[in-house]
Order: sequence, then C-alpha cells, then structure tokens
Amino acid sequence: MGRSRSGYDESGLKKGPWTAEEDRILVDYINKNGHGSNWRALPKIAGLNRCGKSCRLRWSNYLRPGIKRGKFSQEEEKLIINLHQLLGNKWSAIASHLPGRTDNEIKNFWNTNLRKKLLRMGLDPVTHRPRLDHNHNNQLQLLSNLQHLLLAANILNNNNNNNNALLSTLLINSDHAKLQILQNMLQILATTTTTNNNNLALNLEPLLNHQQFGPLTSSSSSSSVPNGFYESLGLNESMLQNLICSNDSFPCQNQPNFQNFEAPPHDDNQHNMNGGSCMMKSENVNNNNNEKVVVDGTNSSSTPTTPLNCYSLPNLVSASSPDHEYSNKVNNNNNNNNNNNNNSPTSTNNFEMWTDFMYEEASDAYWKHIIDQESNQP
DNA sequence: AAAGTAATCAACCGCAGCCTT
DNA sequence: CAAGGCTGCGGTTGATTACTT
Repeated sequence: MGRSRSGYDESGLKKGPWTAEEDRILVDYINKNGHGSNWRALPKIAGLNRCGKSCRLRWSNYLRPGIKRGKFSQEEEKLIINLHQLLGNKWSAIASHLPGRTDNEIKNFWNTNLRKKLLRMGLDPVTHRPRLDHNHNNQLQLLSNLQHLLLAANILNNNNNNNNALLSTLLINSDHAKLQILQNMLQILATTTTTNNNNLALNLEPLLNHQQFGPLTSSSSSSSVPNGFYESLGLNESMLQNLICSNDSFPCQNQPNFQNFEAPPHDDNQHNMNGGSCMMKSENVNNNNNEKVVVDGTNSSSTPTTPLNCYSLPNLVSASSPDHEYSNKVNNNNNNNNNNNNNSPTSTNNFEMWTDFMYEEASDAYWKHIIDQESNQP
C-alpha cells in the first residue's frame, strides 16, 4: 500500500489520472509529429509534465485512434476465451486478434468477468480444464453416498445374502470412474479393518464385464434384486441414482450396450466436466475481420459428433493389485492415449483429466483420509 | 439517505528482452 | 562482448462507480 495515485513523483513529474487538457496536448502533438520511437523525449517537447512511459500508456490504451470502447460482444468474449486457452496471459497477442481492443482492456475484462465466468463453470481459468477442487467436491459428494452403499454391502455380507447380485446391479449401472472409486474404497476397507470383511475386497472386474443386468430399479423385472430390496436396506431409488448419476461429470450409462452411444449436445450453462472440455475444443471462431483464427489446434472444418470415447476411462484396477500396478496402468493408458492423440483430441482431454485426478488422488492414504473425514462427520 | 461492499478500469510498477553504443 | 537505455508486457493497485443493505 501507500503508492500515491496522484500528485508528483520524486522528479516532479505528474502522476495519476490524465486531465482533458493533458490529453489534448498529447493528441495534438502526436497528430502533428507522430510519437516516433522516443517516448521519453516526447513529453518534454510536447510540453507535458509526464514521464514518457505514462504518455505511451495513455496514447496506446486510450487516445490512439480506432480504439473500440464499451461492452465486449459475445463474439469478442468467445474469441478471448478461446485465444486465452491457446495463448495464456499473452494479452498483447490476444489483443492483436481483436481490432480496436487494447491488451489492458482485455486483461481487465478477463480478470473481472471471464475469469469468474470460467470459475462458475467449474473450469480452471488458467488451464481451461475442469478444476481439481471442483471435481474433488463432486467426489466427496459421491463418497458420501458411497457410505450408504458400503453399509448395504456390509449388511449383505453379514446376512450371507447374494451380495454379488446387489453389487452387480449397482456396478453395471454405474461407469468405470465410480467403480474405480468404489474399488479403491473396498480395497482400503479390506486392508484396514480387522473384522470379517474379506468378502468386501471383491475383485469387481468380472462384474464389470457382465452386461446383462437391467436398469437400476428395485422394481425392475430384469433386476436380480427382489422388489423392495434396496428400501429394506435404507437405500432408496434416489439415493442409488444419486450415487451413480449425481456426478454430472460422468454420463449415466444405463444401457448395457452402449456401442453406438453418442454424447448429448453440450449446454454452455452446464457445469459438466466432460462437457466443458468437449465443448471448448470444437468452437470455431471468426473475429470481426472475418479472419479465421485457429483456437483449438484441431481441424475445426468439421464438427463430428462426440463418440463415447470422450468419456473413456482407464482400465480397472484389480482389487488385489498394489499401487505400482495401478500406476503402470495409468501410465500405459497415458501412453496409449498419446498415441491416439490425432484421432481423438476430446478423448485426450478427458483422459488427461481423469488420469490427473486419479493419479494424484488415488493413493491409499488419500482414500483413508476421505473415509476418516466422512466417518468423523456427525 | 447513508454506509458498506463489490465491480470496474485507468494507471502504475517492475521486469525481460531488444537495441544501441 | 558488455553495459546502459528504451520499449513492451503482464501483474497489481487504488480511485471511482454501481449496487446492496
């Protein structure tokens, strides 16, 4: 603090906001003589008690002809976002694509509007990818629901019921992401509890490959779970649906056969992890001069439908596999993914998001911490 | 209407890189 | 090649304005 905003600096040069008279002097001088390449000398010659730097800034950000002022249009907004995704905080480079807009104006607009907008959308304004903390919150919500699921599984186990039937039904109707979370939790439970929980450490992979189960509903005739079964465990339909579908980061795949599944069109207002990434890449933007701007590094001449692999996830981890196996799988998948870069850029983005998240947060310690947090809540 | 708070944006600061000597 | 000056850029500040309580 303490920097004086108006008045004079130590050498007697004026600082702070420019007066109309100062503007007039500067404009008159430059109109007659140009600013040349020596801003330092300009104010003395022009009769301004300002430093050259201040004159240059005033001219380039405010007085220069052709400067467009006022609200940014939707097109400009989109262009700035896409260019920022491509260029980062290179405000002058971004400004060069928006005729009449200054880097300072764009920077201000970004910091006061667009940055917040991206944050509201759950996107990191730096990377334009879904925020980790945002995902983290979703995961915590998911895990909160998982508590109920684990309780149910435990009851089933104690009652010597057909727990596979329940788990199968649940698992078939969820996606690999949630299953991975569940599997990690089960793995931890199996290794951290001394009670008879061995059966909890299920290897779920065979169940995942089993795609004959019906939709998740206790009353479904195709379900292997009898009517009222979930309810008897204190699990209602919405709770289960919440568990499986509440995280809008992942599409709910109720269809056992999703070979031809296509992602739904994305809603800009949707706080959707995948949606954000898929949405951003296909935007093809033209600026006011009809200048084509490549903003996504991909061939934007066509707009293909997003295939299911937009949501592709790594292979499952065996419940008995140690951490290094998991890491290898993640790394292998990363490698495979890199090889497929040209074919499926959207898949790449989502895959990276996923592996980033899992790689950083899938350690046993992480899950133990989460479980502890959950169990300590009143 | 007044006070408090948030948003906006012009302007400043400091640094990096280029240019000149 | 080194040193100093200049410019451009990005980050930050704080005065002003708008909005809310």
